[in-house]
Amino acid sequence: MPDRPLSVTLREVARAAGVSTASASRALAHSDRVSVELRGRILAAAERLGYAPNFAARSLAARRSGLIGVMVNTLAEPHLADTLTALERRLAAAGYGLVIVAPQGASGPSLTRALQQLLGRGAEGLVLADTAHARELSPVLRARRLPWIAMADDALGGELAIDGGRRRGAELACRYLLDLGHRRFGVIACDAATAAGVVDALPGGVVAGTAPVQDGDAAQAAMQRLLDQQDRPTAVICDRDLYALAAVRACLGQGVSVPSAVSIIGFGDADFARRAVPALTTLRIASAAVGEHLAASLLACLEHGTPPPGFVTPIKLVVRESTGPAPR
Amino acid sequence: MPDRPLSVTLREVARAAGVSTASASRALAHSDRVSVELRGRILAAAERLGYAPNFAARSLAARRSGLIGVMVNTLAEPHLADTLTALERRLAAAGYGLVIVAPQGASGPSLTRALQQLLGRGAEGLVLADTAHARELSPVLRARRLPWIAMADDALGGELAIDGGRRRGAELACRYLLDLGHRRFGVIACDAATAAGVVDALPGGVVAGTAPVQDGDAAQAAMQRLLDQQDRPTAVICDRDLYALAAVRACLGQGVSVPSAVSIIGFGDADFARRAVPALTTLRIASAAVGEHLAASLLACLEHGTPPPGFVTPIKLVVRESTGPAPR
DNA sequence: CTGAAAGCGCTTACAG
DNA sequence: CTGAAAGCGCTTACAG
Repeated sequence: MPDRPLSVTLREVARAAGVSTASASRALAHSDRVSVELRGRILAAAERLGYAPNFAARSLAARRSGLIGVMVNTLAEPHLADTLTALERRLAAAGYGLVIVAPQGASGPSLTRALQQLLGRGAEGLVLADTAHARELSPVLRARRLPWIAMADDALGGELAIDGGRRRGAELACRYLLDLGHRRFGVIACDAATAAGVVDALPGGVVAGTAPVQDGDAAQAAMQRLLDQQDRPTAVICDRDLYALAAVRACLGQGVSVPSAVSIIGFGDADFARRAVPALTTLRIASAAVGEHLAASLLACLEHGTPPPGFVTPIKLVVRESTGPAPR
Repeated sequence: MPDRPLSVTLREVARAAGVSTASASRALAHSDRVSVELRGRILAAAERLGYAPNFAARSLAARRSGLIGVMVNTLAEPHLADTLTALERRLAAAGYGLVIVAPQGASGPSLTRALQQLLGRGAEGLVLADTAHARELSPVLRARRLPWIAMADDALGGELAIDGGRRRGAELACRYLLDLGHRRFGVIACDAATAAGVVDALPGGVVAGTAPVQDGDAAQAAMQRLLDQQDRPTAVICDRDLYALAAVRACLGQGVSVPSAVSIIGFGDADFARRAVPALTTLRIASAAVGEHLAASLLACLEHGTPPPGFVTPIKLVVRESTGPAPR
């Protein structure tokens, strides 16, 4: 380890410019509260010395961290990457950084530790990507008066919430398929709530079967079961493109053609959706727009304390090759 | 804003336990440098008051942040999510947090600002996911004596580096295809260097064409061109599963069957690879293992100052339906 | 083993 | 507009 400090401090900049650290600090933060002349000298000195502020010191003194906390279940969730990239960029432009934690499971010590990390780092706002986390933490967050947004379909009792678009997506998909003449539907979804959301969007009595499913294998098996039913569905709605792909594979494996015998629709417009054979009809979400909205909402809360205007996840149906008219 | 502080400080814990803040601090950090009796009182008080340490203050006083910086080009890179999730978990268990930045582009003000963020937050070690970033920053990182790892194929002049496995993957793929009798190869890769790596793994004169490609559309077009050649390849190696899928689609669109006329091999074993029709033969990387290795390496450097033992990315060939014997 | 004290690098009332 | 000073919440030599 070298003896001299690796980084230049404000004090050194101030000395080089022949001013107090107070002025140096002001020149850097509020350029208008210092004369142009001083400011010039200070900025030049900072530049020349390669000054980089120490955020920990700044946090401590200013009582704000400039950090937004993000809690995810896993970063591997489809679309999360795009959303977070957009969030990070928008926040960085406003001078905020991102701390990300990924607790294992929706409760227990790992969750607690993750929250401690975020709180201990002084996060000024939180983004909760996982509904279960949001549900678990909402009381303590409320008590702390910390602005937070859950990326979830339901509003979790009035907090900022961003709707994932699944419900509206379900409506779009159902309307489209009904128009094509389909009357027997299957639903393959991650959880029962989502499946129920789809069922709600359908006229009574038209559902052939629903299957909550956790991975591609389960989705494929679920499709298999749907095909074995006597009153087999002619259209299957999946809440992930991966499940739709698995469903297609199950059909083709049985010699059931897609879309002439069964129409299949996915969710998300993942990168592979348009390149699959048949290319997947799916619901596309503007993930980057979601990230930007998250950022804008949080910033609005932090700066004016006002909750942001409502946001409706941009979503649209992309019709490709995996859907068609109902067989007669 | 409520007047009373939202969070409990060490001083309050110390007072509640009837000890000095020095002892309280020691009880929390080095449990062995304080008597069992005091420790009991202090821990109980901390628990009772719901004490959560202020990391900014801790950073400042201890001159270490407990933070590892991660710089990515985009979080949407395949496998990065799994790698980072594993990295985060392993690091969290060791008491370290993660700061992530995503500068736009490989140089310029955005890169500078991103680095400032990481440095300013006191990152004790860095993970650079993007080769271009690593190349650009390596001099300044070296000067700062900051431990860092690049997730790149080349070692960038001796720093810690983790090989992405592409080169070894290329060898595995080539050997397999050569054994199947293929003699004319196509290569569809993100950049010329990767393509060259594949070509190196092939005996001279067996390459029909290579195409550097940036997205799925380009991959599909590249496959198209390969098919139009008079001496069309019988095997195509792609450096992403998405490109392989696009290549398959191009073939099927021309009535060229896969794998009987053309074998296609991907890279990464993305979630969709096994569900595509035909299911993709591909090279699988253990992304979580990579994340764990990154964490272990950095921790080793931080704790003992010793560079970690070499690491070879676990990679293996997964044979599925998109490859077969060369047509005669 | 324990505590009083100094100090980490900043920001921000408070005077002038 | 500018500066001297206090203080943010911790950790860590330094004495005892």
